[in-house]
Amino acid sequence: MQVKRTVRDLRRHNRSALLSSLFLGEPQSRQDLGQATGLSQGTVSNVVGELIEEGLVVEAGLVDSDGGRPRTLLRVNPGYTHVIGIDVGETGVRTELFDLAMRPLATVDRQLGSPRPSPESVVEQVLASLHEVMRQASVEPSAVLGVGIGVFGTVEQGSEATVYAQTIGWEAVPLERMLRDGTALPIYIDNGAKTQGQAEMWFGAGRGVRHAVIALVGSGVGAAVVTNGTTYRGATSSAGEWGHTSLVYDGRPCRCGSRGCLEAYVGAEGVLDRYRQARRGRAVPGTDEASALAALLAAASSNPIAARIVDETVGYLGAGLATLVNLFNPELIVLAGWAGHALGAELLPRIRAAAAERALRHPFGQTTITLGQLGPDAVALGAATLPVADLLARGAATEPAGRALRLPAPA
Amino acid sequence: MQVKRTVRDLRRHNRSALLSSLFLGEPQSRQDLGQATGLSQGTVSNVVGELIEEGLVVEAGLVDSDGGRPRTLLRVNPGYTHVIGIDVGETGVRTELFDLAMRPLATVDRQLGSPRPSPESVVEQVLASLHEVMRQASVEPSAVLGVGIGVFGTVEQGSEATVYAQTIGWEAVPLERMLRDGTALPIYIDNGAKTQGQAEMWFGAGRGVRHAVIALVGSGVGAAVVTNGTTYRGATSSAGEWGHTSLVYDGRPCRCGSRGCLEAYVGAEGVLDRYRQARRGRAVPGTDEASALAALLAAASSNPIAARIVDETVGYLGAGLATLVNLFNPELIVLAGWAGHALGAELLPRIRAAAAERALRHPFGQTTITLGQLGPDAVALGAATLPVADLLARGAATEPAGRALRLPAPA
DNA sequence: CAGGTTAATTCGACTCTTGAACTATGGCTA
DNA sequence: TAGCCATAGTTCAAGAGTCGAATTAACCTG
Repeated sequence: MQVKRTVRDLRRHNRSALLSSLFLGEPQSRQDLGQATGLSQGTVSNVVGELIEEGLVVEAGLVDSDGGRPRTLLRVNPGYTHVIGIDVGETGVRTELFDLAMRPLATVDRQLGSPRPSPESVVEQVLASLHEVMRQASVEPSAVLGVGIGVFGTVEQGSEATVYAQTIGWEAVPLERMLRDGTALPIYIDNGAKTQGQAEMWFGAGRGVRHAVIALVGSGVGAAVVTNGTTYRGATSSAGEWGHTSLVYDGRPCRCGSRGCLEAYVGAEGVLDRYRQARRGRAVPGTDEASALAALLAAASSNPIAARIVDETVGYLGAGLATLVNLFNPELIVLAGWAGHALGAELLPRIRAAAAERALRHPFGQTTITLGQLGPDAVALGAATLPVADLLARGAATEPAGRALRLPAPA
Repeated sequence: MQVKRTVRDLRRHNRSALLSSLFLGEPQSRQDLGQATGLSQGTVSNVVGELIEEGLVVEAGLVDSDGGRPRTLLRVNPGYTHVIGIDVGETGVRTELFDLAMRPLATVDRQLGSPRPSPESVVEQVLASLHEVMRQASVEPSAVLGVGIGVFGTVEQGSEATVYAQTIGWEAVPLERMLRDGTALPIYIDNGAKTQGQAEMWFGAGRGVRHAVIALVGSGVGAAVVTNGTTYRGATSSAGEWGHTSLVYDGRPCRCGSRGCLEAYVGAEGVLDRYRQARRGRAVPGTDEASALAALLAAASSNPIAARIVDETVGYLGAGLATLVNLFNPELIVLAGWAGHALGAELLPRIRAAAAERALRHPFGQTTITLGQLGPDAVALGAATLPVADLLARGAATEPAGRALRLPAPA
């Protein structure tokens, strides 16, 4: 339990505040920074000087102020270091390398052979992609701050991250340890839904919001809960498993083994399955889930069966969102994920109405429900924010984790 | 946004750490405190000296250490100040006055005439109880740190707490302002479920746990979510409305206006209502809800209808708990509230099993489900912790909230 | 009573923020 | 073009706080 605080923590904290303001906001002058953080001008100058010295921050143009010395704008140095974000899905691995301005410099996509990939195959693909992406962008490992990985399943954050994915048979896979054997880069692993949520919070619909839930609807259903600006993890960081909350007691069986889960009703697979049943088993048009869902939505205007399925889906999804409103009381719910976008594009007003019917009036009134802005490829981007978030939280402390060693001068 | 930190915050924080350790733990020596907080002995001595000087902390006996100077134990001075906790229920107001060791010194119960009490009547009863309880215990207002109030409905914490209770027609009642007109004591208002949860966390089943959910089942159903040791509030502090999550899509109507809410199935009223329906309208034995519920549970061993109702209740409650497990991933779920105790006394193992069936395996394995230890009268106790929690968080800063004013010395 | 052991206090060294004085850099005006 | 004003950024002494080592306090044992 880290409770004590010493003068050094002060500095770290204030560095962190300044750096975060610069990273997450527009370029700012030292004055602005003082305003934003409450620090005195002197301190801002002092700390900023340090940060510039270290190369983390650079000056970025002047802006003249009517009749006085122009203010110099500051921003984070995009080239100071790089980060790599990896999206490990059940079918493939996407790896992207970013500079510190989070501009992508290189991308690598790799397939995983089997639909139930083994940990070893994932590790192999991840390590290979790592090298490839650095080669593509001509970035040395020493110029990489760290690697963030968003992975399916739940990730337990202990001394080393461990992955559980009940549905594909991963039980306590020590992914972090396995990767560390193959690379010296710092590794951060988190659940893919959480990293995608992180991306929406930093760069998408959630900018500037402190309490939000990113509701992800794809083939399955998940959520990322953000409270007070940070991802809610719970005791062992598996919090936010929205997809498997009971929505219809004793309803449709779910792949998790339970019945009546939200996912079985509003996940794309569940929706299409219900459609299929309503058509008495006749196949649903479309070659893959995405096109099938699009076809269903298109058919709803003319075909009463499709219309009923869509209506029901709206109701179920609204009820699921109402649960989020009641339990988490967010300012903002972001509907994302590919199926979420497909459904929300046309139906968002109706989904909102359905949620309003079932949520408590007061908290619902405080909540905005909106569509995500980033698309599903944001998993890698969000994963890449993990090392950055750590950098910001540490205030980019120069000294390593341990204590600086000072030898006495020789006599 | 309070971001900057100055040397003073340091001191406040460390005072807070020491004081909290003393308040929440056993009496400790200065050495122990150093260990617990990580502070150096010198600093501990220094701060403790200050706290003793101010009368907040007293020495409490010696404990000899084989062959050395005995350690002096320290504890919070129970008589330093007092706190008042008030439970405002829909039928009555219970007021208790505690010393700083949280021993009750006086209690006052008052009825509210109507089942839909007006804000004015509540204010009147609260103010009257305040005076009476202080008179009973012969405690001056100046010796009272503050008043904590746990109230039905949801409480929005703005600059002044506002109460919303849809079911009894309270819409944005400015309870704090109304009370401030009648007393100069500092007032803290929170939802009753949250204060009861706070009591379980500090003095009951939740001691030492950082991530817990206190699930309250009475006539209605609510929850208090604790993460990282503090109550989860969400954006406008109405988070944790567990009772109105959809459990049975399009199920029984609920008094909140929606359908299929958990409360309509496992709240005492809902359970008895289901029992009544199963008996085709024949009245349920028992004079009030509590005895009726007890009768139902007793009948379950012989009467198949009662048995079915109980079975179903176990299933519904299990599903509700599973939702908590999946979404919040707590270490501990505390089942409390009078109906929760009644149900849990016999049925806890079966409730656990029902939750296990519906929760995700991994997070469920990390969660303990247990019964509350405090009983429903803990609302007032929990409310009384509100001013104490504030005191601890502020590190019992002597200076008032604002900035200490320093006048220049006269010339 | 001397020596050992553990607890608590004292004090110099170091770090950090503040606030005020000071310097830098530009526009404006006579 | 020189002087004045306005705004941005830097420097530095004062104040506050923690650490660590040395010192003092309190007790036990032989």
